[in-house]
Amino acid sequence: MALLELTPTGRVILGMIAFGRRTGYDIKQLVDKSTRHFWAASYGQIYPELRRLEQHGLVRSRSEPSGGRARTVYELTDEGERALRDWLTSDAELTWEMRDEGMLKLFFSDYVPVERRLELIRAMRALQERKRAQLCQLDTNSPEMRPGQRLTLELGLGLTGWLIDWCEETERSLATEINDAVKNEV
Amino acid sequence: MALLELTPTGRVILGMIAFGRRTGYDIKQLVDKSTRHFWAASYGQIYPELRRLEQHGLVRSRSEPSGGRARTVYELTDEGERALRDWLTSDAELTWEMRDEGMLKLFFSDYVPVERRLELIRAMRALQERKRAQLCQLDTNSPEMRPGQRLTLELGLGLTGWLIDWCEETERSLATEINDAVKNEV
DNA sequence: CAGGTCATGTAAAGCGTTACATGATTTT
DNA sequence: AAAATCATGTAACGCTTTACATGACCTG
Repeated sequence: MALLELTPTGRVILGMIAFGRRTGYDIKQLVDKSTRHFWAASYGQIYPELRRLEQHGLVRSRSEPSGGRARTVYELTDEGERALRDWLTSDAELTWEMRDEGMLKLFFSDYVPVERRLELIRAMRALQERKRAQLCQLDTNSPEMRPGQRLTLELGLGLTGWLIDWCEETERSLATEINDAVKNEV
Repeated sequence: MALLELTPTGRVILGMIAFGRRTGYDIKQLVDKSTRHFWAASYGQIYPELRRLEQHGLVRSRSEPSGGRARTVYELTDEGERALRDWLTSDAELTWEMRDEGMLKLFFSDYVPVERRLELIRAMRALQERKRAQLCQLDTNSPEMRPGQRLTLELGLGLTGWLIDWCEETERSLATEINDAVKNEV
């Protein structure tokens, strides 16, 4: 019984339909609302991947139009449940990727005047503040939030919080630095 | 004067050759040593992109074999310098992406027994500890490290440190939770 | 009846890694 | 003499986004 290696988008899809039957549209909404800050997915991936998962027998579809509007609802098969559980409990190396343009600019920031570095860090902070605001809209105390989900939200909030603090601190020390440099010139 | 929008890999290449002439090989080594934790690049991207940047006049190449070994060294042109500076000082929205498989598993972890959640968080911590160990090998006090570069290293170390602390705390509270549950069963 | 949401999908383009191939030079 | 490092490259494959297209239903 050769197990199908789940693709990145396959993982989030299986997880999202594990707790209830979903349409492709539902999945996209759920991802955008809950996992987007650490695991995104687009329609261009979701719809083809759903068909692929069905071909491999991990999900089952049923056509359930609402009125004259086409609607295909997906749910896990036994094999899909097994694949999900296998992935969740496997101890394979976890992937972890980050791409942070702010940090890259910071890395090269000696190439431009110091004032620009300060502006950059302010922009980095602004970005994280927007992210935090998005996360804050999800109510941690909502009863329908599962404990695992709640933990990722708390982790996300803590992380952006830490980043914002770091930016603030660095902004302060850069501001002093720039100030002192001006004084020395006088 | 239509400005060439820098591709992701183009950005890191221009930055890396801004402080000195480099071969494609050099660039890859530098990236792996310094920016990899927030901005990676592979040979499969670097070599084609170098040629593309040259076609657009942002870099200039010179063949400088060392012995019988082919070697092509790249440097910035005036236009490349301008493009780099424009990017570094532009106030366009910063891209920020993260893909964290540990968090995704955590999100769905209510689908498997609680003990698995604890194991998962231990694995997440182990990953961050490996990352931290890599970062620690770069000496923050090294004199040839530029201030901008030093800031990204400090940020990276702080971030992994915070994540490790969060994991430790969560491991403790999960362990207690599991313990209490066992007692209640008795 | 206009604008928003529900719902499905595709095509093209871009981004990126992996795996492989080649060979010289340097270090052990 | 072997192993590591320097150096260049490509082909295949996979992932992802963006932009577009379509149309029904619902709400004010």
